[in-house]
Amino acid sequence: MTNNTRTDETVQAFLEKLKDRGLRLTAQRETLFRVIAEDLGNPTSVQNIWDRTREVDPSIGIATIYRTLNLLGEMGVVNIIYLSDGEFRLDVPLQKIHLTAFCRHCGALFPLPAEDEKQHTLEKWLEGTGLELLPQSVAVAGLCTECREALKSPDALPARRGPLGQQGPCLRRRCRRMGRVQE
Amino acid sequence: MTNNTRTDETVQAFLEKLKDRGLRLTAQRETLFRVIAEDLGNPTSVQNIWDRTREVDPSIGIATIYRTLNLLGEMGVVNIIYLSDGEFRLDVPLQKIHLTAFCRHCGALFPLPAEDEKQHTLEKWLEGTGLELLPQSVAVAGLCTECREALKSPDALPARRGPLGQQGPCLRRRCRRMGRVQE
DNA sequence: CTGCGTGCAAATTCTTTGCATGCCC
DNA sequence: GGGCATGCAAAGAATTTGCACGCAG
Repeated sequence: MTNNTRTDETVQAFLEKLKDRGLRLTAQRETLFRVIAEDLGNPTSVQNIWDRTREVDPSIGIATIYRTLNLLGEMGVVNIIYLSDGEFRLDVPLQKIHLTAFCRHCGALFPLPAEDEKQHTLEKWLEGTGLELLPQSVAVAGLCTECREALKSPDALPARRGPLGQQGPCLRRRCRRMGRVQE
Repeated sequence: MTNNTRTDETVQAFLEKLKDRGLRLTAQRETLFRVIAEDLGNPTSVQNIWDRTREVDPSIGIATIYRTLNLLGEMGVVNIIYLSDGEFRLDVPLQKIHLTAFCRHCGALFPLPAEDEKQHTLEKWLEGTGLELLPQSVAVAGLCTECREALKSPDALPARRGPLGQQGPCLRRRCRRMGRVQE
């Protein structure tokens, strides 16, 4: 699982972008990005990523995880889609829209096919605004068949992973000092 | 601005749902929900909501804001769309999709018209999955004309409110103990 | 060499919770 | 009255940052 072509390409692309921006290629960055690249598109969390990273390099600190994740985001190398309960999904923008449906009750993911067509539709929707569609991941919530069944009673309890309760890794704020090219 | 019909209706609907679930109608809950209802769809934050709430009732505690916001989410009365930098947008699900476009660079919002048609499109997209589309707000990122201009140089700095750096109010976790009807 | 990036730990910020009290039903 | 909801303050989580050091360029 550590070495399929797709993963390598993704890691390569990342390293390249680092170089382009005059940033340093460190072992930690490569390790972390490989871990991420191996599990693109699946629900994950900062903890989970950190854990898997430490299996390769036990010395890596959590601060580096946050810093690098922030860096990746700032560089536009990954997109984040928040699921809920502190989990999120990372995607590499392929210059395309990545649309995913998920069940708001059980959290199951349903990747949707034919992304190209959907991209065009979205572009059309944006036409009036002057916006140019960016590569990104869009998540659409639904209720899957099973959960619909389970929720038949009008007053069924809300989902364990409720409509609210979404939370992201909070990769943000004012740390944007690091990793800047010439101002 | 405190008393338009639309707002009142929204507040009413909320109070009703509270009653339906056997929860109590308190002054704080009404105040808070009115504040929210008055500013639906605009970028906001927990702080901002708390501030505006205290203008009406200075004694209200921030814990109540969090508790009530969580409650609203659990009850499905509001949807949250995370923007970035700790801001989010609250929407009342109108049994419809609420689609908004925003500029990832400057954060400007572009509401999209003709929601009905878009809802149908999304429903069609979900067809294979067995999912039933839920009322929700979906945000699509783009680059507005001006920012596109400003970013012409290939190595322009990333947005102040970067692609990452999204963070929500984190209304979540295990407080889901409160406000339950009969188990 | 130079200084960027790292690990570590402390600091911050954000959110939730325990408890005593007040108020809705 | 009885118990849910609140305010307050303290606890807990999650994330960021200061600092000294090591390594990439």
